[in-house]
Amino acid sequence: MSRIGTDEEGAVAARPRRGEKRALQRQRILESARGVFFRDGFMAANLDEVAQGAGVAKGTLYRYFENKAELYVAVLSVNGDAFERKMRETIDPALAPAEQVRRMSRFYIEHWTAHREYFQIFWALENEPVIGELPDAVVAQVTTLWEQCLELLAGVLERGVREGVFVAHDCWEVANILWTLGNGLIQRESAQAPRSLRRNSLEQVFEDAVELVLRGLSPAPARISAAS
Amino acid sequence: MSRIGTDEEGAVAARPRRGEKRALQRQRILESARGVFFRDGFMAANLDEVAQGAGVAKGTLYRYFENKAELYVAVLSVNGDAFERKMRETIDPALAPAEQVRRMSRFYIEHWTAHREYFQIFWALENEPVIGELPDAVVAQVTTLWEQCLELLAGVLERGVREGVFVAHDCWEVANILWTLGNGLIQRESAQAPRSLRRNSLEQVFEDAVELVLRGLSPAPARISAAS
Amino acid sequence: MSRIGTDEEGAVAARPRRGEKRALQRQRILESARGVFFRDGFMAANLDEVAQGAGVAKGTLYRYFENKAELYVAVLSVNGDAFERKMRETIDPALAPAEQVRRMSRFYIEHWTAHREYFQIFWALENEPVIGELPDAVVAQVTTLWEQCLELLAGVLERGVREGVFVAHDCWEVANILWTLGNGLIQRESAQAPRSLRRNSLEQVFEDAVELVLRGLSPAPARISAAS
Amino acid sequence: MSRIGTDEEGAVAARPRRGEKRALQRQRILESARGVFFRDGFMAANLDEVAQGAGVAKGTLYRYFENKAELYVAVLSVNGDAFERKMRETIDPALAPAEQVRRMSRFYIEHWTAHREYFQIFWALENEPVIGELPDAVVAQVTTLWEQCLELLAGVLERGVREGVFVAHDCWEVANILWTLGNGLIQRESAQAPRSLRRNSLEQVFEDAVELVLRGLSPAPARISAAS
DNA sequence: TATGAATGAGGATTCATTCAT
DNA sequence: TATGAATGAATCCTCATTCAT
Repeated sequence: MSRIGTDEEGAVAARPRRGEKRALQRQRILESARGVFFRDGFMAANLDEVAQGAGVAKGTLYRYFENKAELYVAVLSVNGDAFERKMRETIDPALAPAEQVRRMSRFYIEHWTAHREYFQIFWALENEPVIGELPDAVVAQVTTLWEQCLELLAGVLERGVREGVFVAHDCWEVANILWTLGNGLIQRESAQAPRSLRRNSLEQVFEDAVELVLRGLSPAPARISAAS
Repeated sequence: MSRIGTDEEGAVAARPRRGEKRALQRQRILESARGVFFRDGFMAANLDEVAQGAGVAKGTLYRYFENKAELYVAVLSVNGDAFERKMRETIDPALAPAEQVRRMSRFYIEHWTAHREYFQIFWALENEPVIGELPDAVVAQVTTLWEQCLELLAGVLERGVREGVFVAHDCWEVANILWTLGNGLIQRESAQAPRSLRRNSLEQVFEDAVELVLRGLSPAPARISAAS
Repeated sequence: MSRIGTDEEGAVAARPRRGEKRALQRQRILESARGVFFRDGFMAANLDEVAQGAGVAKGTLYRYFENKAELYVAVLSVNGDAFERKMRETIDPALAPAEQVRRMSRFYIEHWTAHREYFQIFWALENEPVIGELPDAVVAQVTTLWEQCLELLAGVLERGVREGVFVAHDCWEVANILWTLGNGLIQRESAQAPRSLRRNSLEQVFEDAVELVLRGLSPAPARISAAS
Repeated sequence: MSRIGTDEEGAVAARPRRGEKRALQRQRILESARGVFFRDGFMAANLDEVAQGAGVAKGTLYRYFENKAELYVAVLSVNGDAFERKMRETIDPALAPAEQVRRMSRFYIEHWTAHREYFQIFWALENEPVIGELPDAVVAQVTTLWEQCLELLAGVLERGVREGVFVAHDCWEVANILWTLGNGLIQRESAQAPRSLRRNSLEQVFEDAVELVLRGLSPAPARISAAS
């Protein structure tokens, strides 16, 4: 504030503008909330703790988010868009469809490893009864994200069918099956289910599952399994 | 209970024994609790409502169960045990392993259709992040049920491998995959996810998914698909 | 409790029955609430204080009343019925209508003097915007009470008109006017309006007001004023 | 404000003076505040809404008024002063006292019809038990307004007594009675009391009430009623 | 044994007011 | 002077659990 003369482009980092500051604080709150929500669950999460963790007063939370549910939703929403974009980039048109599917599944796992908490968004719809009615906008958003991902996967499968490397199937349905599979495995991992239920590593199970399905899709799986 | 030495078979019809009366009430409480717990989740469930539904006073609950968590565990136990037993009965040793898998999956769907609420038990663990930490006893209970079911399925698969109708696999893992798949599909249906995400009927998708995996397991799936 | 043998009719006072105890506690809460509500107003009233004043825990309040508004309403409702009955008893058919009106007005004042707080019920409807929507049942109850009182007064006036001691008027309307007058004066007194606005005693003003109106109703008021 | 020495008369049209601008903003705030205060009452009124309605930031309110109470006082002052002034103008010295009273009552009704909200000021004191303690300054303000209006009415009545068209009375008291009557009727109308309690129109009741009282004041009312 | 009244800690939310920019 | 972000005290209400009867 005192070094007014330097307040030029170069000084942006030194003195953030109004909007930036607000965005930063919002970020701080979201981060704190993420930690608390993902540790304690929606219902048991305590906004006092969220505020404390973010270094703001309790009332401040309500300047950024209408209420607990909105905050939760905001936490879930972060990065949803980024995810879909990145997954799309994963698909290299030069690769064989089966390989594309493998890539997507690997990306899914890796992304989850790096951003575990964010994935709860995919289960938001399933958990709606617990969170309470989600705002329509959120339902729409999550649904859209999910659809986009399924569409992406279905597209790959369709290409495989067209090229004759997969036997004919309802590709949207198969995409759903694969997606459900991946989601289910990750959700279980995410929830830290007892180890006795997760004897193999997530990566291992996921890969095997994909191979199993790919083999089921293959016109002459015997050869594939011979190759592997 | 100790005082009445004559309280034997003969008196059953006329006046139920002490123990029976007590067992009956316990049953009533469990039934009421099941409805409430499965509708609202563990944390949001309200014992007032449970008591009312069972037609007893709130204090009475505590004569049958230590506390809320114990009651939840008991609910899960009852349903889980029954489920596992029935599923076990589903397996006709005379059938081919692939058919056994189909039977189990069909039973799973049917049972869910008839007793939707019961199934929340399978998601109790996955939902933990949302509903909050579950009591240890609950986790143990649910884990055991899962293990039993997985073991059952894995057993069938292993027999298939031994008999050469399935290619070699980590059967426990494959059981997990199948189970995850079924669970995930049902959970989504259960949560009334937007219809745009559920274009085909649950039964259809489930059956196709199982066939897909079976085909992946088959040494020469082409023939299977030819046969079907 | 120890003197069980004496627990007969005569001992009722010594050991109140279940219901009596409950009623007693309800009474205690209502009394405490009345004090707080009438001192601080509905909005500023603090339920903590009400609980403390009643010697019960905060949560206990909610076992007797749904919420703050219900409690307020209950406070207002007490004795409404008793009031109407007593006012009816005031009317001695042997008296002249003018005297009956005077008696009623005197009763109104006296009753208010003795049970000041209870009278807020007559203003509950006017204050609805502040209290928030009153339950329908309460609106109905207050309306009924008011109607009964007006009907009573209108009846007296009608008799006066029939007997020729009052000039013809819409008696219900005149009853309303008298009632509004009395209510307004008492409300102002009740609210402890600044003394500079209440130079004469309530009794004085009330009596003069009634005489003024009676004179207005009289076919030959000059004589009345001569008599007085 | 100090820098602009040329800020004189000449610049008025082109650019309002500093002071005018400030006065204008004050006005805007007062208007917004009036709406909110009169709709929700002092305690429930929300300064956020006031600021928004005035198109200023919340903090700005505090540059014009010390605090919520001061703002409320200011609102009451503005309206009260205007009302009292207009009512004073209503009194045409050439008219007979009875007619003056009728004019005032008519003005009262009309003014209420046109500016319903303004009138809450007259009930501020009576509502105190419900809305909670009012700041001293507010009480003083409202009291003064009442006194002025009563004084006005009492003056008219006194002239009537002096001129012999009204029988001797404590004129201040009679003014109070009339005022209470009018206020009470309007308050009930204002609060939308159930229609069963308001069978005749406000105007009708009000007029009849005034005539009733005037007849009561008249030395030989019989003649008046004969004339009407 | 059954009851249900009582408890009281706990948590979400509101809003007048302050103050750095 | 105007802003609006931040504050944090205040308060209503919930509900698992206890315990006297």
